[in-house]
Amino acid sequence: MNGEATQPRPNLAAVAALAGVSPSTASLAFSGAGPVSEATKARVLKAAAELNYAGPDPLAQSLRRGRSGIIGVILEDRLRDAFRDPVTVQMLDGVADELGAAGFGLLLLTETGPAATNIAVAPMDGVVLFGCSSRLDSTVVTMRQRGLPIVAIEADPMPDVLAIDLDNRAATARGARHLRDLGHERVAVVTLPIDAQHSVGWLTPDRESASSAHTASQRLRGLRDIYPDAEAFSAGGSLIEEGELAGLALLNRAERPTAIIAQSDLLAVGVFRAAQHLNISVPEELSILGFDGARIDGLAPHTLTTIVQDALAKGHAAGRAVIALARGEVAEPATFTSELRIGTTTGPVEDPLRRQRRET
Amino acid sequence: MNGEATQPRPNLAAVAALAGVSPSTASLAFSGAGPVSEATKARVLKAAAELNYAGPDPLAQSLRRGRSGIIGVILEDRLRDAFRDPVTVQMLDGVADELGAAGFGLLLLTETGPAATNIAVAPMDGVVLFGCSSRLDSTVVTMRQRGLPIVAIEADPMPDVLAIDLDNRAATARGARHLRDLGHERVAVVTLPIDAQHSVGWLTPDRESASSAHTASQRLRGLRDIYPDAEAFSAGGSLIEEGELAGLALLNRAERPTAIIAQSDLLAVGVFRAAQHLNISVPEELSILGFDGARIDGLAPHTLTTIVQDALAKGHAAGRAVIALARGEVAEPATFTSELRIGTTTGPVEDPLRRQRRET
DNA sequence: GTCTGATCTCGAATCGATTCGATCGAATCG
DNA sequence: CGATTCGATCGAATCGATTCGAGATCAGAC
Repeated sequence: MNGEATQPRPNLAAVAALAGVSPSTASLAFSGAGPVSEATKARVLKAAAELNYAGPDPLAQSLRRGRSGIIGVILEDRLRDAFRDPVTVQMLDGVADELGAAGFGLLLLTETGPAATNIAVAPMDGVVLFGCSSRLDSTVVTMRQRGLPIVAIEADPMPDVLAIDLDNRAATARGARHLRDLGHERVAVVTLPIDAQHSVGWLTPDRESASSAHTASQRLRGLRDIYPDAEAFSAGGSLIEEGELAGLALLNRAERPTAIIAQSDLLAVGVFRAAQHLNISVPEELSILGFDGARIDGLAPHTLTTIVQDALAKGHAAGRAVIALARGEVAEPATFTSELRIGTTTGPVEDPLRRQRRET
Repeated sequence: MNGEATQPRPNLAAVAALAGVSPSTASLAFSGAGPVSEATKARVLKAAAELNYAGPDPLAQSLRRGRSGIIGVILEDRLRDAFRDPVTVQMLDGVADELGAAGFGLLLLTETGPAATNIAVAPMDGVVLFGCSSRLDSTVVTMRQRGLPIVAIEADPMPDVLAIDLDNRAATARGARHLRDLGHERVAVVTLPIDAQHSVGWLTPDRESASSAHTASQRLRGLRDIYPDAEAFSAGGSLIEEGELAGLALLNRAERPTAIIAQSDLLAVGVFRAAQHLNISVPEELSILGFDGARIDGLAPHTLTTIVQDALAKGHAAGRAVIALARGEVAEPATFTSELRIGTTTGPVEDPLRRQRRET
C-alpha cells in the first residue's frame, strides 16, 4: 500500500458541470435546502455517482457554516491514565452519548505531552475540560480568544467557563462524620494528585494550600471540616498501585490511623491491599472509606463504604451544556450531589480490650 | 452563562488592515513561510494582539491545505464497552501517542449508535479501524470514496486497507497444544462476540461459519487446528460478567470440560469466577487459558496462563501507518506475534483415581 | 394577449486563509 | 552610471462549498 497521487477528487462544480446545472443548484440538490425539481435532483445524483463523488467536502462546509461539528474533550492526563480511571471513563461516556446523538464528533486532546500544541489549532465548536487544574489557565485563555464555549467538569470557577460541579466538600464531610460517629479519632487521608507534578508524599500545609487540583482540594477541605488535623498523604494518581503505596506509608508505623479516607475508590482498593499485606484486618483494625462508587473488584468479600457520585450524569450534563453553547443557545451550570453508601469496610473503632486480647 | 452573539471575530484581513499590510504579508508573518522583515512582522503581531486575534482559523487553513490534521478512530462498540477492554485501551493509547507526537488530533467515532452519521461527514485525513467486523464494509466504502487512507487493526483483508494484524490463529493453536500436552481432551472455548448482534450462546457450525468477527474467527480456527470438535460458547462481549455467564453454561453440567480456552483475559477471569461459584478447583479440576496478557486483577492467588500480545505496539504501528499514509508517504502492513505465558491456571488433567478420592 | 404568482434555476458574493508570480525599491557590481 | 540581483511586499487566484437575491419559465386567471 502506498500513498501515490491519484486523480484529483471530484468537487461539486465537476458534478454540476456533468449534470448540466450550476453549482448552486447542485448544492441545493445535496442539501435539500431549497426547491429543486425531482428531475434535476436525480440528474445531479446520477452525475455524482458517475464521478464517484462522495458528497460535499466537510472542510469547505465547515468553513462556510462557521462550524466544524467537533467538540474537543481535554484530559489533563495521558490517555492511558485517563482510561484507567472508571470515573473519567464514565464521564467520557456520558459526553460521548450526548455528542453522538446531536451529531457532533468527539476530539480527544490531552493538555500535556506532545499533543498539547493541537489544542490551539484544532477545529472545534467548543471544549469540555475534564478534571482540570488551574494549570489549564493558558488553555482557557486560548479557547476564549478563539471564541469557543468552554465547559469544565469540577474546576475552580473561572469567568466564561460553565461549571459542572460536584459537592466534593460536603460529601467528604458527610463521610468523615460517618467515621467520627463510629468513634474514629486517628484518621488519615490519601489524596488525589494535589499539584501539577503529581508529587507523591506527605502533605505539608504549604503544599496543601498551594494545591492546584480542584477536586483533591475540595475533598480535603471537606475532611478538614470534621478532622482539622488529619494526616494526609498525596498519591501520584488515581490508581490501585498508588493507593497501595500510600497505604503502606500510612499503615506501616507504630502509631497508625484507625481509619483512612481515600479520595477515590481505586485508591481505597490500594489501601485495602496495603492493609492485607500488613495483616491489618478490615474493618476491625482499619476502616476504609472511598469516593466515587465505582464498584471496583478486588475487595471481595468486602463491599467498600464509599461516596457515590453519578459520573455518567455529570458527563451527560457537560455534553448537553457544550452542545447548547456551541449552538448559541444558553446553558446552565450544574452541581451534582453524591451520597454515602455504607459497605463493610468501615466499622466502629475496636474496643481496646478486644484488641489486646487479639494481640496476645 | 449564555451564547449571545458577540462582535464578529477578527480575521487575518482585519489584522492586515490594521497593520497596514496586505493579507498575504500578514499570512507570511504568521506562518513564517516567506521572507518578511522583522519590522513588519512585529507590526502584524502587534495588530493581532490589539484585535485579540487568536491566529489563523483552523478551518480555513485546513480547506486551503486540503488537510485537517485529524485522524478518526472508529470503534465498533459503544465507548463504554471499548474503554472497559484493556486491550482496546492500550491500542488507543499507542495510536494516541503517535498522533500526538505528529501533531494530529484524535477523533473518536463509533460505528453504531446515533453517532454513526458522523463517520461520513467528519473532517479527517485518515482513519484507523479498531477490531472491526466486515459489518464495517459500508464504512470502508465511504472512506475510500472520500480518498481517505484506512488502517485496520485485526480485520479481514480488504483492498486499499492497510492491515495491522496479530497471529491469532497460530498463537491460539500454540495455547491449545499446551493444553493437549497436559493431557486435556475435553476442551471448550468461550469466544469473543462472533457476529454483529453479539448474540450469546452455543456456537453451531452454521453460526461459526457465518461469523463476521475477524479476531474471534481466527482464534477459533487456531483452536480447531488442535481440537476440531471443541464445544464453543459465544460471549456477548469481552467482559468479566459475560465470561462468567459463559463459564456457568459450560461448567454447570454433568459432563464438563477439563479445560476452557477463553478468547480474552477478561473472559478468562469470568470463567474463573464461574468455577469458584461451582466449587470447581483451578487448575486441578479445570484449566483456564486466556488471551491478551492484560494482567487483570481478580484471580489471586493465581496468575493466568495466557497468550500475551503487545497491544500498545499494535497501536503504535497503526498510528505510524495512518500518519504516513495521510502524509502521502508509504506504509507497510504488519503482523505482530504473541507468546504463551504459562501461569498457574493450567495444569495436567487430574488423575481419575485422585479425583475419585476427592469426590468421596 | 397580458398579467400575476409560483416554481425552479442561476450568478455572484462569501467563509478565512494560503501561495504563486509579479512588482518595486534598494543594494551590489562592473 | 547603468545593469543585475535580491529581499520585501502585494494582487489575485484558489481551496470547495453555501446562500441570497435576481432572473427565467410556465401555468392559470382575467
